[in-house]
Amino acid sequence: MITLAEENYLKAILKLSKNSKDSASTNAIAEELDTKASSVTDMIKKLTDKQLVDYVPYRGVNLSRSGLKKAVEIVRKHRLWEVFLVTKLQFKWDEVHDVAEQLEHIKSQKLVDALDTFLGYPQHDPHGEPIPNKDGQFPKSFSKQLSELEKGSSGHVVGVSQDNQSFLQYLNSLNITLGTPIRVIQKIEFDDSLEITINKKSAHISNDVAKNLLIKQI
Amino acid sequence: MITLAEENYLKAILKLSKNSKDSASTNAIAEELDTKASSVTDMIKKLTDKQLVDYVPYRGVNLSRSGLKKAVEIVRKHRLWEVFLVTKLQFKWDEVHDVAEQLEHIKSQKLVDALDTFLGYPQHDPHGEPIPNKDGQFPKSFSKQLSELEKGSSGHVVGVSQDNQSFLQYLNSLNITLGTPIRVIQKIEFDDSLEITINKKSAHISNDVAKNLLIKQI
DNA sequence: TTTTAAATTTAGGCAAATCTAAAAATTAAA
DNA sequence: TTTAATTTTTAGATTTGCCTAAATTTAAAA
Repeated sequence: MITLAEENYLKAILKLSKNSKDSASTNAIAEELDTKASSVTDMIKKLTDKQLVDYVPYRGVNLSRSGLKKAVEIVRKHRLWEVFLVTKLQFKWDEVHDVAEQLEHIKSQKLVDALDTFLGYPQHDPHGEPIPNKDGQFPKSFSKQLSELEKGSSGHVVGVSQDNQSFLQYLNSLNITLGTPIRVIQKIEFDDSLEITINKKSAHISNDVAKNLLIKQI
Repeated sequence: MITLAEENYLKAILKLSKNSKDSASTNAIAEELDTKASSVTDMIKKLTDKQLVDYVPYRGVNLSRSGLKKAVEIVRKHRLWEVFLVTKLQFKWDEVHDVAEQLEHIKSQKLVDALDTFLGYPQHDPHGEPIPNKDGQFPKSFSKQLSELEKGSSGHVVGVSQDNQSFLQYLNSLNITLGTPIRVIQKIEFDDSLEITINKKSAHISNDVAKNLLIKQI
């Protein structure tokens, strides 16, 4: 049986390997999970014993086939619960993270399937993030990071790639939500920040923010 | 913060004190939680330190005011989730227990309140058990244990006071479900078993079963 | 009322998941 | 290419929740 702590490690490793392609480093995992590097080393050994990750000391870890499957299942559950909270229980998109973080660990295949059906097989969560299906396949996405758009191009927001409360509340304060039209006015080379228009009104955002905004171009 | 294990102990103590009125014994708790008496003693000390129970060594435990409040909250969550599973996700009444056992530990007041609203403030779970409201009040019940009915009297099933799968499946095999009309034909003194009719068809059931069937008399 | 049986607690240990501090390996800098 | 800085791992502890075995207390029986 896989423990709650193990599930959280798998999820963190998945997230990190999506960002950077190569192995997740001990420090990066520790950072992600707000714990100490030594704790990470301990846990990685346990995950290695269970064949959920491949590990070379000092070189980082990668999810194994079965580890990836587990991690994707957790992401699936997390995002389905988020849809439930927003569409059925009227939560706001910046209120769902902590609760979904708990719900994602409920173990019952029947529950996940029934929830998926109940929600009408959604393909994206309330932040626009793709929801893998029963077989672990992610729906194809046509979005780009806002930071990748060229000067002058425009589109609208279809998602965010981070769901922490402070980021979402910052977006709220900028009047950015799913569907908001955005145009890139100027790219500042110095710090990679952007001059953009949000619903025709101009604003300046950092590269950090632009990286986490998913845009579908027009 | 109260841990998962602590929550399970509080729930067990509440259940035991409903059955027997006086303090829950160490052995009874161990039995209920399928653990050892020595483990129970350990945990009781922790609960005592947190002032969730009152404990006199060798004399058993009682829930404190705050312990009772916590325990009732857990019962509330358990039963609300059961309603959700049956009415929204099409689970059968004998399939909900294990999942609800996990869901009851999700911590979010907002979630419980929103779920309650979403479900329409149900007063009973799929087994007919009362659901305490936000303030911890249980709805008034007019049911009796089938074992308490007199010879010749009749009514219909409004609940069961145990939700383990084998009991519920036995009821299914007897064609007993919520609403089923029942009449007491004969009470056997020897073992307190009963001759009854279920939907006009006669059957014989043990006292153990009769105690856990809640009947509203006609 | 003494003896026996049953229930409960204590003592000592173990596994999971974490930590701090120190050692070892790797990477970057001089 | 040595040295310094950083990253990672090891060693040794701690806490939680559980265990077995032994001691103690309470209840039941003779």
